[in-house]
Amino acid sequence: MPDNFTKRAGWCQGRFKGYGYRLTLSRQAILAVLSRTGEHLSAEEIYHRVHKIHPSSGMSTVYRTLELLVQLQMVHKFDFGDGRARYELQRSKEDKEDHHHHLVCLRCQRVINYTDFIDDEVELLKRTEKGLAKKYNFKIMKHILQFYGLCEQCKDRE
Amino acid sequence: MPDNFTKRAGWCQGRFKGYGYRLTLSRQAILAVLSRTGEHLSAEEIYHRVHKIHPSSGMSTVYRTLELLVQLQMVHKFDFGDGRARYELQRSKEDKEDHHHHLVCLRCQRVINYTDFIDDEVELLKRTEKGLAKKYNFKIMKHILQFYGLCEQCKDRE
DNA sequence: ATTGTAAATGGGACTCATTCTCATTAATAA
DNA sequence: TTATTAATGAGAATGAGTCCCATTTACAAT
Repeated sequence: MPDNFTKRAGWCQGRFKGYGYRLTLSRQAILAVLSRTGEHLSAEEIYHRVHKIHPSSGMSTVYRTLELLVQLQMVHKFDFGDGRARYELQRSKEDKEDHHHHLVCLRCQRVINYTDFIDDEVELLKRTEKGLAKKYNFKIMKHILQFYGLCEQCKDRE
Repeated sequence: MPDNFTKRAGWCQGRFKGYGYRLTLSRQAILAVLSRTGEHLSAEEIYHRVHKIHPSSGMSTVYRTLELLVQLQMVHKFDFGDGRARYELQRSKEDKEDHHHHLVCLRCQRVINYTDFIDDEVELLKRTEKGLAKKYNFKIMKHILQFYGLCEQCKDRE
């Protein structure tokens, strides 16, 4: 029985080919790295991990592939304010468990995924989106909700 | 009778000096530019406008002053995903009118400030902050809530 | 008003994430 | 197996933001 991340990687690969893109070794490696982590990796971190699997992959390919995956909505790109983008694989849409928002430590950059209050949040956000879409004649495609502060370890220091 | 932006600039200057910082010509120019606009200017745009008032001001000073103002919580720094920071003067805390969130067009980068639904949003966010702070022992200092999509003009094009 | 002095400046060099270019390679269909 | 064209890798280029340091300036004390 395949484990979760293998399944996930397989799903990604299928989806990727379904769009007519070639499934190269570099792309497989990038998908593998993203599938097997729960962290919010930067392009550079992804590059390093990919490099271990497939040493000939270059940075450009990592950036290009990530951009493509973001376009295909298979990956989310975040900015947590530290000057580099972070990437996270989109788990399946149906998986309610997976929908989360972020809590970011301004000092140590740690990011916590939280799912508490998500239902209330999502409900309000949907309502707001609907209202805004109507009032401003805007087609709303995504939202960002993040909380920033000091984590347990950092808030007592200094 | 001074107009609104003159009052605002005066208030800023007073506040600035109150913190013990020197009120240089460059800083006055930067505050003037920020006071008299409702836009979300980038550092470069601010630099250009400052240059008209006080041509000898340099980019470094603009960046340094903006950073200082952000620290003093007199200016908010935003990232709307176009690779450059945007700055907005904090209007007085008491002015409820002023509290707004953003609606960002992914194509033309236009940013709309909206105040609709703000009360509901703020209430939910406060509740969520309290819950998160307790559960994760986090000291929450700020949040970001932004909606992204296509504006009236852009959504029908292409 | 004049002066002393520490804060602030300007401008250019620098950093570093990301994008671009282009000759080469490799995935896929035929 | 081969043709074709997407994709690649290496390194150059870009561009926002930061740093450095000799010079200037705000402002308190005189």
